[in-house]
Amino acid sequence: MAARLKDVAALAGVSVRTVSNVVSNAAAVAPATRARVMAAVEELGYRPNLAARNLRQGRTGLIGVAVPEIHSPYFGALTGLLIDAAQERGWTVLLERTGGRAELERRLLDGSEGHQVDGMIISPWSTPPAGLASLAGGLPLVVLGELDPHGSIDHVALDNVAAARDAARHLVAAGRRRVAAIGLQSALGHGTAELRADGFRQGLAEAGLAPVAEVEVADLHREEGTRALRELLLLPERPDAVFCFSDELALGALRACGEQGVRVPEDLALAGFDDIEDGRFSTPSLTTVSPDLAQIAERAVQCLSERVLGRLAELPARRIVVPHRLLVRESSGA
Amino acid sequence: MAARLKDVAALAGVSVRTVSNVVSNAAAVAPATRARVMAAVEELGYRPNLAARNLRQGRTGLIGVAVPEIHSPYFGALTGLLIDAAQERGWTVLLERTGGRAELERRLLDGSEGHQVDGMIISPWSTPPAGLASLAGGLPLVVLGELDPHGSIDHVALDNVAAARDAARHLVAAGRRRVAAIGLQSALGHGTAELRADGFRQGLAEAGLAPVAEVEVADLHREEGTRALRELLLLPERPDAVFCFSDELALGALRACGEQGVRVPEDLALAGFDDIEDGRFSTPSLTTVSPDLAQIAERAVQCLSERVLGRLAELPARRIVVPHRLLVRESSGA
DNA sequence: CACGTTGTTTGCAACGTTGCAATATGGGGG
DNA sequence: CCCCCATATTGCAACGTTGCAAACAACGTG
Repeated sequence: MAARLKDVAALAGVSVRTVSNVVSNAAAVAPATRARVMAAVEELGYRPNLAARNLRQGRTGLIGVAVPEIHSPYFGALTGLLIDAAQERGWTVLLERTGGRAELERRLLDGSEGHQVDGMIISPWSTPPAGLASLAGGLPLVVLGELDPHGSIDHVALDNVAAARDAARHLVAAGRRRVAAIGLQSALGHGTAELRADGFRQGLAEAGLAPVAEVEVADLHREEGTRALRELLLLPERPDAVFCFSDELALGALRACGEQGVRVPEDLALAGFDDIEDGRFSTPSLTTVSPDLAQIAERAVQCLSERVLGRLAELPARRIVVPHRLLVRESSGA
Repeated sequence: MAARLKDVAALAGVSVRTVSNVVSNAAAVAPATRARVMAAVEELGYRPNLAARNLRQGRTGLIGVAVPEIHSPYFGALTGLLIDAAQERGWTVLLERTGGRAELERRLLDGSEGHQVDGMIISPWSTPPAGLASLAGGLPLVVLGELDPHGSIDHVALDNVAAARDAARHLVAAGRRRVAAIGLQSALGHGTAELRADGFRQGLAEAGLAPVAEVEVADLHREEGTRALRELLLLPERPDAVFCFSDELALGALRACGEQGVRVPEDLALAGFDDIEDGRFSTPSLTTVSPDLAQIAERAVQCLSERVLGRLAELPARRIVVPHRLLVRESSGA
């Protein structure tokens, strides 16, 4: 059915090996021969069989990208950029959704689940960074989203502590004194939420303040933001500012404010984290910490690419910090 | 490095072929032998080499899903569900973003771009349905999102005409008389927008009304919604209701209303299309047409699966219509 | 004119798996 | 007790490609 090297070779009157040299640019081929082969390729509509190529070369050209979910604005944007960055380097991305389940994260890494990939970019949720390296067992791996100070794997992330501190400083500078946070996840016992909480407290402490409340959440989606804000409004002393660890939480909180007649930013200042598109179009628009997602994607793919191609084989783990910016918009009373 | 059938066979003291039979359940194997082989598999951590398997079987186990973009709420949700549905049937999804570019859609279909896949689910943007079949050239294909009445390919979609008619009827029933639409795309000359415009006009015509305005857009995102609504507010006779062909357009429009002091739904009723999550949490929450995305994904994968496995080979193209519901929420003055 | 050199082209084997067909094993019926 | 059949296991070849090393041609040099 589909044309093979053999068919092209027969038509062009050369050996199979020469056709292979032409299509994969492996060795020097005389211009006249090349032209003849290309014509035959064109005529037969030849496409290399990747399964065979992969089998022979021991590489699949696929890299796995494992994220907790792809339908959320944040991960949707991130995976889109990862796909772009990978394509630019000739890789194809195989997207895996972990749903935050530790079991699935494990199975993806140890290879018992999913297709064969040459390497993996993972945004872990349930698995502590320390455990990832051993699980991967030789599979090149790049971890996104949290910085493990002592890890032995490549990491790409922003400085969560500094970013949260910036947000807290901003709320204080805007004259707020009763500041709360939404988004802690002590059940996980590690990871991004911890870091943001630390930074948040530091930012307040610099002004001699302490959080008036810190609300735990089950996930970072809107529902939880709505629920958490309602909870905050029941406090004897209502906060006048809330820092949410994600924009989705903040948008959920904004919804709760609307329901309860709390004016934003007059009665309550809101800040989020992630700079998702919805936050630019909400009313009021959302103050947020904006990570440089494009750079995260770019660096992650580059780093993984080098590992897979074996160049970095012996180098120690890299810890790549990408910049972030605080975008002050209407929700914090610009 | 990685264990192969040969290694497992040596350890278990059986032939390579028997190990293959065990791991792929191809033929009957005596319980005792099976146990011995499984033990060896376990000990060596054997994983089948998919490249080899694919080469031998001529199938990759991959299905391509090509959508214009994955970071938008609508396509993000859809692709997530497609991945689920595929996984359930043992397929792995390879996600491709076309960006709505006809050239890329073409290259994906004719196989010159991307990895090898056994079949493809495509949500076309620039390529008219009629052209898809010839491009695919034998590659099993399922088209999402628009119904081509005369096509020769499998389609899965909702009834766009009926859905838009429902929305228009609802606005009229809510007492609105000056109804406009946002979201036409006459540049494409075909497709979803046309169908929704038809249904919209039908719904108004039933009440003896005609659209007071129909605004063209370049895409279905928020910016365009904002721009389009500003445009509508400049009309001598302002509309009292607007039907947007996507929720993102509607949310952009909502933002414009906030900026201009237009109260929703008091001054202006808004309805959208897609039922994205943001619309549930906006203030006011968004009235919308909710397609049964889970069913779209389920049916699409099922249909493609049958084509790939050759069962439907000779059957004519199927046209699958999935149900939708109109969700009336705050933005249309429930 | 013989010889080394460079540049092109080729044949063979192997990557790890499974389809096919043939061979071993065990059990029941004649 | 022998033969046949069903069940279990095996060997061989092939899927389409590329690494390797050898063969070949053309050319300039001593």
